[in-house]
Amino acid sequence: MFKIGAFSKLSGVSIKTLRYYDKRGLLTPATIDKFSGYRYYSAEQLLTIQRIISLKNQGFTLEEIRLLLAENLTPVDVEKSFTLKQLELQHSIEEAQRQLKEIHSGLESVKDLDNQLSPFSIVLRDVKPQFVASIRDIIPRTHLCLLLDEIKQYVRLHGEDENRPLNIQWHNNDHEENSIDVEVALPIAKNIPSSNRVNVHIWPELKNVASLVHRCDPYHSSCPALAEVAAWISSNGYRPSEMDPIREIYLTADKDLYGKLRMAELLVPVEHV
Amino acid sequence: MFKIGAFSKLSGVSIKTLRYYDKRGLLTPATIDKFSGYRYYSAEQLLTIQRIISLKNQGFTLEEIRLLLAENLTPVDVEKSFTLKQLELQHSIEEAQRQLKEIHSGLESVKDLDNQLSPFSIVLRDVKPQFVASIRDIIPRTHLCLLLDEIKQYVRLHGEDENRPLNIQWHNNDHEENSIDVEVALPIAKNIPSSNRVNVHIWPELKNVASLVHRCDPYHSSCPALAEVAAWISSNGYRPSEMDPIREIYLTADKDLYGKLRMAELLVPVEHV
DNA sequence: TGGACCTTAACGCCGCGTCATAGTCA
DNA sequence: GTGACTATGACGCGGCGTTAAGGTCC
Repeated sequence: MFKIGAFSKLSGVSIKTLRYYDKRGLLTPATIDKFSGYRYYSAEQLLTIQRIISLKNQGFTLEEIRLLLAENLTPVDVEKSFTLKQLELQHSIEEAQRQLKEIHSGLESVKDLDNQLSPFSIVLRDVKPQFVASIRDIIPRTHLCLLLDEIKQYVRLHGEDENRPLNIQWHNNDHEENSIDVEVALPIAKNIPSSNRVNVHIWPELKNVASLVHRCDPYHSSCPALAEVAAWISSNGYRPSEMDPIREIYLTADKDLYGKLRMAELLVPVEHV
Repeated sequence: MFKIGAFSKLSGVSIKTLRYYDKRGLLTPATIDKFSGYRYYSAEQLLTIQRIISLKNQGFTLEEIRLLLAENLTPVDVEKSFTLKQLELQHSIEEAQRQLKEIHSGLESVKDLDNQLSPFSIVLRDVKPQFVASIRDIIPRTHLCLLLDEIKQYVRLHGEDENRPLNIQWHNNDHEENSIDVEVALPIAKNIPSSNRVNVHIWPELKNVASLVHRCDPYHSSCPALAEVAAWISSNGYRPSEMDPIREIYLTADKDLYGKLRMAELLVPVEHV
């Protein structure tokens, strides 16, 4: 029988850890002195502690190990746990590799920063479903402002706040040159009627959307943000989703929009390569 | 300006997290109402929160992010942090891959278990340096027991506990057939004199030793443990170290050793392939 | 006025390391 | 009796989630 210090040296496990394992029910000493409370471990328990260390090295948590040490466990159960843990480890490796990709492209950006580019931060996120009033139309690009005014007016007339974030979705269907297939939408709090122009409905949830918050003029045709996002998407192992349209959200509401830079979020749905 | 709920929806970050970031000094709201304590965030702060999310996705901790958001930071500093984090991530990937290897070989063992093999647990560990009295000699294998008795007697005569774990080191130098180059050692607590046979000295620390606790007869020439350890070593991407000898530690001290199975630890120093 | 929002504060998770204080063994 | 060992207990770490108890806004 070994006192905790000797057992600690033999096993290479710290005293504090041994006491913790006792508390957690992983390795109860063979005997405990009733008077002094001293823990005494048997030589056989070195088998158990080695088993515990081994399972820990295989990535199991203490609770999982506790269950794996139970006696009424069939080899099939153990095999299941191992296979499960294997999958878990593979996922965590993939996750770390994803982080590595992002670090890499981030490192490139930092180097570009020396060359006076702005510090964009692009993240992958989900967008919750939302209740919106929207108008979709194919119009000349220059008429976009009219569409925005139209939806704002409609929402205002039905007693809703017109100053909520304005959403624009760019559908890329085939259409005439210099025209755009665009849907402008405003989130609304309560149900209001649709009209033949305005569709009041729920925008579905978007999963895996590359997002870039930046300053942008909603009436200006092109913005460097899109190119930045495109570069990020490909260098992080994604590609733009063919299914879902690109969305822009204008977060600051000014009376006089035209020609002013506004805080905007550019959303590009993506999928894995 | 957005209240915390609106800012949470826009950014996709939970309210609780935003409050936590405030507390940690990562993102202090643009204004805080003095009376109500309500937090109000500006649209520009969406840039910051996106930056935070991005850095989090790159694997930085909140404290690291806090430092990275400081204003007096040069791009060179940022580049350094990124490179450092890159290395960190690579290490964590390697660690997970090591776990995966161990899981894999563990899975094989579990399957063998169905075929009635015993459940060995092999771990990689370090062995602390220790003060020992030892005898090294080249002897016929059958004379090992004499050597053991000799060292025990010597230690006992010098007032030390002879029942401490007995160590045997198997040197694999060239020597006569059926002979072994072996060093038997007993740990001692205080300095005792050496003799022409007995060497009292410090056994150096061993790093990266494959360890298997098992039952074994010290006088029996071969034990399946060695084969098990050898298999584990190669399937986990190591190889036996040429430099350091194999060591066995006998943990249980019986009066009558011969022919009895004893708790033993087999130590095989390894190095990376 | 009600209900949807907001506030702070406390505890839980994991796997121990690190004190602090006090009892036990050789 | 002295010094090496052992015991219990509390707090800390990171990154929040989860109640709980209570103010604020429209």
